[in-house]
Amino acid sequence: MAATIRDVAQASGVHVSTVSRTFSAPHLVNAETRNRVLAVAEDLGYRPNRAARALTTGRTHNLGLIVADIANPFFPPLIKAAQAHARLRDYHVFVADTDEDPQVEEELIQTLTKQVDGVLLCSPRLSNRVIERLHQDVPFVVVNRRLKGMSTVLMDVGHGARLALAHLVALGHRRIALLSGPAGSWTSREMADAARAVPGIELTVLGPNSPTEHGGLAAAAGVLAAGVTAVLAYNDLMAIGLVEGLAERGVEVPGELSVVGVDDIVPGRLARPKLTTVAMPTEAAGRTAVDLLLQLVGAGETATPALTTLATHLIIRESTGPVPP
Amino acid sequence: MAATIRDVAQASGVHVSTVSRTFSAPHLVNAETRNRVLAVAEDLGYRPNRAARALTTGRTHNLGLIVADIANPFFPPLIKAAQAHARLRDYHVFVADTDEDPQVEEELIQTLTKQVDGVLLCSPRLSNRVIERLHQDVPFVVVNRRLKGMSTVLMDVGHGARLALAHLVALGHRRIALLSGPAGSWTSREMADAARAVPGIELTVLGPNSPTEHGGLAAAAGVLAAGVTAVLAYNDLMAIGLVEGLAERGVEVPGELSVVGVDDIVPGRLARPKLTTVAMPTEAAGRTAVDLLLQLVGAGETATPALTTLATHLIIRESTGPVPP
DNA sequence: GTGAAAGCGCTAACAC
DNA sequence: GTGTTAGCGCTTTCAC
Repeated sequence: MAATIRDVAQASGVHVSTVSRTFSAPHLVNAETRNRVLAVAEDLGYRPNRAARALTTGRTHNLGLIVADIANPFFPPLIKAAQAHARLRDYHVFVADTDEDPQVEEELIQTLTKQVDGVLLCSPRLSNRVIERLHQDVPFVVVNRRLKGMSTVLMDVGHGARLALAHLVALGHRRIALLSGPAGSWTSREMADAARAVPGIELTVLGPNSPTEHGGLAAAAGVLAAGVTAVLAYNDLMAIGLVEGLAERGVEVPGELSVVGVDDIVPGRLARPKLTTVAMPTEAAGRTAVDLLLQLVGAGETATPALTTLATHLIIRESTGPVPP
Repeated sequence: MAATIRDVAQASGVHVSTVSRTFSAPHLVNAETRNRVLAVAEDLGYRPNRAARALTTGRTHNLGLIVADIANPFFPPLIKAAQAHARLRDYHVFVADTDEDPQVEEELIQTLTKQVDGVLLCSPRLSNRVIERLHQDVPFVVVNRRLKGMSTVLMDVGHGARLALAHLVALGHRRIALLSGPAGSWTSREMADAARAVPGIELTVLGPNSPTEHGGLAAAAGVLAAGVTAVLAYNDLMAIGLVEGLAERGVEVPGELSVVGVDDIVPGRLARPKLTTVAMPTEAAGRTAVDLLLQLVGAGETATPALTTLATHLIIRESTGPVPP
C-alpha cells in the first residue's frame, strides 16, 4: 500500500497540513521541520496523490491530447512537440486515439475532462454542436478546425493547395482532381474552397475518402475514370496509396499522372517516386497549441480565445512532372 | 460549472446516495426513481467524476501506456490494438512518450501511477532496479523486456534473428554485421545472443545505435569498414537509414550488400528496395498486454505474474540477395 | 428501496 | 510556523 500524507504526518510527528505545505508551499514551513518531513516522506516512498490534490485545487497539471489516428505519421511529431513543450511547463500530456470515430471521440473527451486541465483537439471529427457542448466542461484548443469562441491553431492548407495547384499549372496541367478527405474535416473543406477559386483549371472533386493508404488505393479507379492528368490528395498517406493503386493498373507517376500530397510525413520521402507535398508545420502547431491551452487554463473564466495561423510550403520532389503530350 | 451528484440529487428530490446508486448499481434502485434521476442527470449534463470515484473505489478504469517513441511506426499498431481491446472492457488507455529518456520515463510512471489502475511498459529503458521499485505502487505489464516477478509479453525476436540469418546464409552470406539497438534494450541483447549462437557465420556486432533512421544513416560508414556482405539491423527504421547511407556512398542494396530489418513497419514496405524484415506481432502484443494487465488489476494483491511469448516470422522482400561474387 | 454519515487523500482558510 | 477544520465529488456501510 502506498503511503499517504497521514502516514508521513504521523511518522514525523507533525500534522497533515504541515506535510501538505511541505510539498505545495515549502517556503511556509520551517526549514528544520521541512527537512524532517522530507526525510520521512522519502523513507516511506510517499508521493502526493495528484488525483486527490486535483479534487481540492481543481488543477491536475495534466493535459489531454486527442487525435483521430496515432498511426497516421502526421500526428506523432505534433504529439512529441506538445509533450516536450508541456513538460517544460510542468504539465503532462495524455494522448488518446479516437480511431476516426466521432462517438469514441466524444466518449474520450468526457473521460478526460475531469482528469485534465485542458484538452488539445486535433482535427476533430465531431460536429460543432457537440464540441461546443463539451467545451462547457473543460478548456479546449482546437487544431485544424475553425470554431468560434475557441482558441484555435490552423495550418494554412488553403495557401498550400494554391501553391500545389500553381506548381501543377506551371507544368502544363489543366484537368486536375482533388481527392477530398473525411466528412467533417475542416482541412478538406479548406482545400476544396481554395482549389475551386483557382482560375484556369478544370477541377474534379472526388470523395470523401478515408485519409489512409487504403483510401488512396481505393480512389485510383475513380481518378482514372475522371480523365485528369494530375491529382492533389487530401494527405500523403492517401497520395501514397493512390500511387500504388495506379501502379497496379500500369499507370506511371509522374510520367502519365502527377500526384501531390499534403503533410510531409516521413514515408512520403521514403516512397518511390518521392512524393511532392505540401509541408505542414506540425511541431510548431503542437507547441503553439500547448501555449494557447496553458494560457486558457491560467486565465480561468476570463479566458479570451486566440487564433494562430501557421504557414505551409510546397516541397517539390519526384511525383510531379510535365503533363503528358 | 459542471453538475455534481448533489445538483442531481437536489433537482430530482432524492439523496446523493440514490443518485450514486443509479449510476454504479442501477439494479438497487426502483425503476421509477432511476428513470427520474437519469432524466434530470441528462438534463443537467451530469457525468460522474471519475477521479472522485477513483478516490473511494480505488479503481480509475484507466490504463497507462508508456512508449519510448510514438514517432516510431512500430508502436502505433500496438497502441491502437491495446486501446481498442481495453475499450471493449470499459477501460481507457492514456499514452505517454518518454522520448527514449529513462528520467522522463520514471517521471511519467510516477505521475500516471495514481491516475490509472495499471501501466503497460513497452520496451522500457529504465534499469531493473528502478522498474522493480516503481512496481510496488502500481501493477505493470512489461512488453519486450524480461523482468522476474512481473507479467510480461515477449516477441520472439531471437527466433526472428535466426530466421533472418538462415535466409542470409542460404543466399551465400558468411560475413554478417549486426547493428545493435539502444543500451538497455532487451530486444537488442536477445538478437545478439541468438546471432552469436548461429554456427558458420562471422558476426560483427556494431553499436549501440539510435533506433532511428538517423541511427542507421550514421552506421553506414562502420558497416562498410567492417567488410561484411550482409547486415541485420535492430529495427526497420535503422535498416532504412542504413540503405540511404549506403546509397549516398554509392553502395547498392541488395546488389552489393544485403539488409534485413526488424518490425515490419509500413515505411519498410514503401521504401525502395522494399525491406526484407522480421515481422513483429505488435497488435497481438497490445491485446495480450491489456489482458494480462486487467487480470492483474482484477486479482489485486493475489496476482500471479504471467509470461506470454509471441511468434515472429520473416518477410522476404527486395533488400536481400545473393552474396556478390 | 432510500436516507444518513463516514471517509478516500489532499488543500485551504482560519486560528493560535 | 503549525494545528484545526471543513470540504472537493463520490461510494459505501448501516439504518430505517
